[in-house]
Amino acid sequence: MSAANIDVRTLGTPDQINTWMRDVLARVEDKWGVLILGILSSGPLRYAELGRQLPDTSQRMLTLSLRRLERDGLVVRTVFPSTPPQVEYALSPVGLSLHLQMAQLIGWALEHEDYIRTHRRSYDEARPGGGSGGG
Amino acid sequence: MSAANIDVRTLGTPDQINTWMRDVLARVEDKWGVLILGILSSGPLRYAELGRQLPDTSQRMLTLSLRRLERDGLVVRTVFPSTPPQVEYALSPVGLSLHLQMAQLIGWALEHEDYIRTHRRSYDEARPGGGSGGG
DNA sequence: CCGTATCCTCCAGGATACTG
DNA sequence: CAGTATCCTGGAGGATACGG
Repeated sequence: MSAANIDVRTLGTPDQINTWMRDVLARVEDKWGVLILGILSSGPLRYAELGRQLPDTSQRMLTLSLRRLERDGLVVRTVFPSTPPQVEYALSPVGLSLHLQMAQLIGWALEHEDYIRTHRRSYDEARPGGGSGGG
Repeated sequence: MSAANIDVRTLGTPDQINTWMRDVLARVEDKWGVLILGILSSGPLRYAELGRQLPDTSQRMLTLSLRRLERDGLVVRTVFPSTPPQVEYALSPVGLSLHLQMAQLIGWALEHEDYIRTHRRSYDEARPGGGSGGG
């Protein structure tokens, strides 16, 4: 599909979008989701190694994020009944396709980083006191 | 741009992504951002009309979202010094390009809605008590 | 090694009331 | 009409401790 000229509103009512799509995005945007997809995109990893690559994650959040991604079928969890126990996380094909979409969005963000930073600065300069906020 | 085979980690350190990109996405994902971009994508609107198309928004949030989008140069605010005052919001070219990206993401979400719903259901059925959550 | 349980903090965002 | 100002709540997510 040539999604280039999609109008959001042809995709459903605002409410449908604000429900379903935010629901989907929330999963990937639950602070660690995008990162997990990104890291897994170059190959399966075990729990601890994943944790090592996401140094600021609490185990709680890592597990939670992983469970959600697994529940949605974006990530596949495989347990190898060895000693000590070994668990591997991998992207599913659909998970990979989402990662590809996200990569485009990240690409957009990076392409326009300068524009946005510059615009923010001039906006802030024009309004005393209204500053702070962005990075 | 062939962003199709971008690896997230070639785009910067995880931290950079987790800082800047989430910063950008937050703006569009601050609950009403995507919707605002979507609605404005078919033409400029005035404040009240925008509010009417986003029935569940508080004025506070509408204003806040609009200000952020404006600050980043994604939305252009034009004041017509008439009586009563008239303010028009429109997408900037960069805002439009972000909307196009988001539209692709929405397209993805809609394409895979069935897959995800199904997967969730079977996941939940396999785990008593772990249910609820999704739509 | 691979998680789960519990407690606590912080702030996005809603309700409501007011103004130029 | 086009916002501001203020108060308040829910829940995402961090810290920490424990279990299989």
